[in-house]
Amino acid sequence: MSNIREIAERAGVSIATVSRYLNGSGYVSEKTKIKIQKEIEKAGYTPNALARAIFTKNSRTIALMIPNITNPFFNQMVTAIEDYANKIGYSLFLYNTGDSREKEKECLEVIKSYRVSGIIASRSQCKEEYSEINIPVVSFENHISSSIATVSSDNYNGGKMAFDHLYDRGCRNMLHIKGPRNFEATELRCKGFVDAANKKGIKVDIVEFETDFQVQILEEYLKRIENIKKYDGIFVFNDIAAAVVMKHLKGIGISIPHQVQLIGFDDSFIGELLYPSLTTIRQPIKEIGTLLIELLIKQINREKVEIKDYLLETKLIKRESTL
Amino acid sequence: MSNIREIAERAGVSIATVSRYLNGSGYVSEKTKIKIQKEIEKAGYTPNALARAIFTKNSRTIALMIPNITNPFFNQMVTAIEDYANKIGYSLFLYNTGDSREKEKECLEVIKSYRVSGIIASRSQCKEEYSEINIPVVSFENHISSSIATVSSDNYNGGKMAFDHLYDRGCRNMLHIKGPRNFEATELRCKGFVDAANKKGIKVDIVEFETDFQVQILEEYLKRIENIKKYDGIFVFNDIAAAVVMKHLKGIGISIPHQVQLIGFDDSFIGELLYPSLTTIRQPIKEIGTLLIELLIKQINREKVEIKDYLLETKLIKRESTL
DNA sequence: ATATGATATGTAACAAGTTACATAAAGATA
DNA sequence: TATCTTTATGTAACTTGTTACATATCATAT
Repeated sequence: MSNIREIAERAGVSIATVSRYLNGSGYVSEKTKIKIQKEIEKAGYTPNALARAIFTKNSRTIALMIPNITNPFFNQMVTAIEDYANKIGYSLFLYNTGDSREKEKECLEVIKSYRVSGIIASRSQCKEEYSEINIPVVSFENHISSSIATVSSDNYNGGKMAFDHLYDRGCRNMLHIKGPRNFEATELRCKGFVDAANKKGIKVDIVEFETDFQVQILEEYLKRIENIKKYDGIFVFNDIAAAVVMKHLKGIGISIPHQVQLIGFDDSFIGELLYPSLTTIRQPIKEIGTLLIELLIKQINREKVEIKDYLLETKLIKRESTL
Repeated sequence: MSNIREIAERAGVSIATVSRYLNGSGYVSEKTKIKIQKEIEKAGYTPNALARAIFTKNSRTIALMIPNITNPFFNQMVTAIEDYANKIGYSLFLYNTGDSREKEKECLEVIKSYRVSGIIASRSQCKEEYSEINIPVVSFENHISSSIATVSSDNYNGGKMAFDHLYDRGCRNMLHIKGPRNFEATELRCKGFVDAANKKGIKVDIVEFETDFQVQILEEYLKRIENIKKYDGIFVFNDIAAAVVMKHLKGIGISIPHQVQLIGFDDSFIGELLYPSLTTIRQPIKEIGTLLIELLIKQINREKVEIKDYLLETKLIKRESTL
């Protein structure tokens, strides 16, 4: 790959002039512009963004850390972020942390070395590791520190809505299948559900799953639940797990929603494709992704950003798995 | 962020010594190593990978272009590639092309500027655009040029297996719902299906869809199919579309597999969660991802790689949507 | 005592770009 | 015509790291 010196030499100008032409900064005469452009095309030259980044101290890259792209929720988030980044000329580094603190730490080291302009963390398991970084960071769901903004949807209210919906449809003997402990969202969904139940003087059962998305493991957990038939309403922490629950219930001859009503969380595309289709709590995924990157870009551009919890509204989507 | 000069000064050595320490190259005394390490920790210094990349001409980054991460097939591919890349210390740039030639071209420009070590293209719509690039490239599904290796699963045989399976289960009046035209895989799946039908002297109908994954648009297309009830077997180009077909059929009171048998393609996780679960043609996604990056890394390391079609075996997964 | 090899470190050139500053020419204004 | 402003270009220093080469020290072998 040729470099700016080569182009300058061939065009018979200095590298400063070529640089000015490339950046549209300073003065370059029309004649010179044409000469330079010709040589650039002849050589198939593309400016080296790495060299540029070293000097300008802005690589125009964003590191996106997610637990697992395979999760429909996260891949929709990635899509929204990629889309936005692309439009404003930023590139995305993708890192799968697999919900592992160790892996997240390792990623962070690599991310630092690439001098990314900003970091989007999601469901972060690290805290102090971020304190030494002087790169703008925004976080999805889990809180990192008091100097990092957190975006999430209103999980607490989501849990509350799930309970109220099931209650309104006549359920009095409910189960909540709770997600893994290290997700803050999990706790809030559960708390919202339980608080709403208490308000009505109803006792609900809670079972905790330690995986969020691996179908086979979810199935294993399900088998351990004793006498699942006794419940008339089940609120599951995400749609994939809800789909697995649905399949399990069908497998033991339980009809949904007549015997058991089922409600998921996220509003993944899968909910619509299930039979019966799944009532769920919608998270505004696209808005979450967009807000995350907007907040990040503002910080990168040194605009003022309020460091706080950004809570986006959840919404109940009524489908066929509830009456 | 501090730099190597600062560390060198603080540790009272030259930058060359610090560089040697960081790279584990050349001699550095134990005493000096300790001094340097102390200063690195004190300053929270991480070497600048961009500067390193300029000199070594290897950024240890890979650009991954995919049509759409939202597609479960592609996100599993990304997972396999990310996993491998991570293990060998490479970082991934992610670009969503949205199956648009224009967007792919734009991405390519950005990718070139970042001097990535290699490119993984998938379902590429470009040809000559790659000829000027002197960066290793591997392609998934669509062919780019005679100098670029292509990895895909055996779509032709997949189509053939789909027909044979439906035929063996008694179907004689079959429909193939074909994917978008610009996917080479689409044509091969169709051809395999049709060729197998011809061999048995059976005529099959073909309907072409122009989207692969947007549920609402898929539903629109479905509504246009006249008298879908007359078929006793439907082979759909992917599992998501098959799920939509299944839902549509259920909606108009058709029982699967008794009235219509259904077979998908890919073996997405969704197939297992449907009711009835979906018979499908499995693509070895993980193997595809791994082979793609293995071939790429070999080329990056200037090892010999055969430039040819790498065809991975497809496999029929029998579930409940066929008899 | 001298030569040889291993260890340790520094200097300076290199990779690719950006930009402050200097300079020069052309055009505009007094 | 003299001066000022605008336009156009170049020089050189700067961003961060790597490495070839030079040099120095020390231990061992002859």
